[in-house]
Amino acid sequence: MLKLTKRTEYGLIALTHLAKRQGEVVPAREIGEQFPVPKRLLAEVLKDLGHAGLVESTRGARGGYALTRSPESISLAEVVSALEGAPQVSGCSDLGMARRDGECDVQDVCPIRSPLHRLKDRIWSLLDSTTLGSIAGGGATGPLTASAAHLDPQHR
Amino acid sequence: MLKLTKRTEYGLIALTHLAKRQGEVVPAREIGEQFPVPKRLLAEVLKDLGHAGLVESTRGARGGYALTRSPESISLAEVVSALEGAPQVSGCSDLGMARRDGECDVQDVCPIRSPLHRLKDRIWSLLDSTTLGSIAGGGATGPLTASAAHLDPQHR
DNA sequence: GAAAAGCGCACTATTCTGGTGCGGCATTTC
DNA sequence: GAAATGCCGCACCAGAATAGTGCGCTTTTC
Repeated sequence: MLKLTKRTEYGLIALTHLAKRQGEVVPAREIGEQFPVPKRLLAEVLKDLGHAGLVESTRGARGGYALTRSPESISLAEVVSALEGAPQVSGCSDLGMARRDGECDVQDVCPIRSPLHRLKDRIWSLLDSTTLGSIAGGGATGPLTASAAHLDPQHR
Repeated sequence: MLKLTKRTEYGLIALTHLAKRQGEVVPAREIGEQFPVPKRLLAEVLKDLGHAGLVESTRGARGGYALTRSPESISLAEVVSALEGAPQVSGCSDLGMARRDGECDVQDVCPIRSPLHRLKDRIWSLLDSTTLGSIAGGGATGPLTASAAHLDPQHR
């Protein structure tokens, strides 16, 4: 339901923390102490971020993690992609991608594939234009300052 | 992971179908026949849409469903909201809302709440500006530009 | 070599989603 | 008024995804 996973949340928390300490190598433990995040899970997330090349890990007693790039050059899209895999707004996969049989139940006559695909791109580019720097800095989430949502989101 | 549920997909399929038959009362069975959608689930979805006031249900032998408004005045945000509940980009609930204890693990010092909240608004407003009309028409996902092409021409 | 820190694999639990069954009610047609 | 058609509501099941944990191994510093 259009929601980021905990993994991504934790990842962002970690990344913002790292962003504030650019150049330094900070151990996962420190992050785990500052924020009430399951340390074990945090390690898992950090590992994935390392695997995606967003952070660099140093082993050993003085080891820890550090950003590989500047916060401004790291997009939310990259983080999400690293932690959750590529986003899919609908069950239908991307048009250009190979598709296993039956992946999209309404494949042949699906009247909403194309529009949803386009929507996905929109959301994706939104994530893509949101940098870690803007999140860590507490500034605007992106280029344009968002207009508030009209509807008041309330639970069912 | 930023993905719409099947419920929403089915709902959109149904709504686009209804959009093509404005004014008419079309039974759920017909939709279920046209698209390989579990009829039972479709009924469930239609019920929710009716409950949300997006469609009007007529009971009886000649019963069925019909849109209550023009496709252009129905936003994707409404549909998603009706079918999945309000979107939450992060686990942290909205700033203004009452919060149950422990709902957000990193509540007090969470460095990403505000930015993510802003991001949620952005995505939400994107959904809000996407009308059923634009989806049903096969045109752009955005507010306007309702070009004619019905179904997506290229497949697999 | 002990302590600190990351790495890797596997495993459990909880929640969400997709999907179904059945009985009941309302309305129209014949 | 009975039958057919169609919606309504509740409960239920199964599979997948998410959240979280255990444990042992390797690497580096001191």
